[in-house]
Amino acid sequence: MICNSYKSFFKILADDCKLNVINLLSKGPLTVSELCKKLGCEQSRISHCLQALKKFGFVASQVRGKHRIYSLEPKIMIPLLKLIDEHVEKYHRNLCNCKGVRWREMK
Amino acid sequence: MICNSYKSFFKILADDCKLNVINLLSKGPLTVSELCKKLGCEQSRISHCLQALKKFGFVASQVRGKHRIYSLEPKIMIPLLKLIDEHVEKYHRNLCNCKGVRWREMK
DNA sequence: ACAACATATGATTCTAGCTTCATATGATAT
DNA sequence: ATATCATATGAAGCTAGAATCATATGTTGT
Repeated sequence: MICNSYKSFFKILADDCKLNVINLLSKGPLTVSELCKKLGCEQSRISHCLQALKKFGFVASQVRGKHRIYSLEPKIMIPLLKLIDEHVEKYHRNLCNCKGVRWREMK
Repeated sequence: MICNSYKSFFKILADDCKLNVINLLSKGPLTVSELCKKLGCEQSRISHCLQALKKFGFVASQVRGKHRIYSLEPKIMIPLLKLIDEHVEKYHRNLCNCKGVRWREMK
């Protein structure tokens, strides 16, 4: 455990919008505008999220024409999501302190 | 990915105090007052952190006399910390956006 | 070169949740 | 039973960082 790298690691991911982006990218690469459309939210918001996720190595991007295609970094994200899924299954009741809010429904 | 369990998962852990607690507990079980002394901070603060960590299954507790001994839940914490260590090693520069702040030095 | 589309970045406002203070609960010993 | 130590809980204020708005940069086609 070094410095506050750990805090940054978790802080970046503790966010509805970034997690929604990750959820979508887990099914395959997408451009910024595709993410906007699918999540029904502003382009700048998505871009801010993507910049953070990229800076900290959770996603990668690649230019294709005037689009920029984003994808998950599988090395970290696949085992991480698997680990959390297992934990969440056990502590769902507690972890899911959502008041009627469901996955993908951001406010 | 279900509901906002994921967000809760990360949000809980994205905190200096809780991470310091986890860091200490990773070396062995401790009581609340021992944690307070080692981290040089208030009892209520530590207790609040411990309650959250416990609720979400990151630590367990056991009564011993008038003390309460806390320990990490190894099933989730050991692989989680290992995974992050590997990632942090790679993205340390970015993740560690600390301005002179070092591990265990909370403000 | 310019227009149109796609994405990134800066700055400000706003809000979730951490810290703190005060108090409650629980356990032991005398 | 009461005093003391150990821990938990409630409520309120404060602060980091997300959302938003405005604008800049980048790319392609004509």
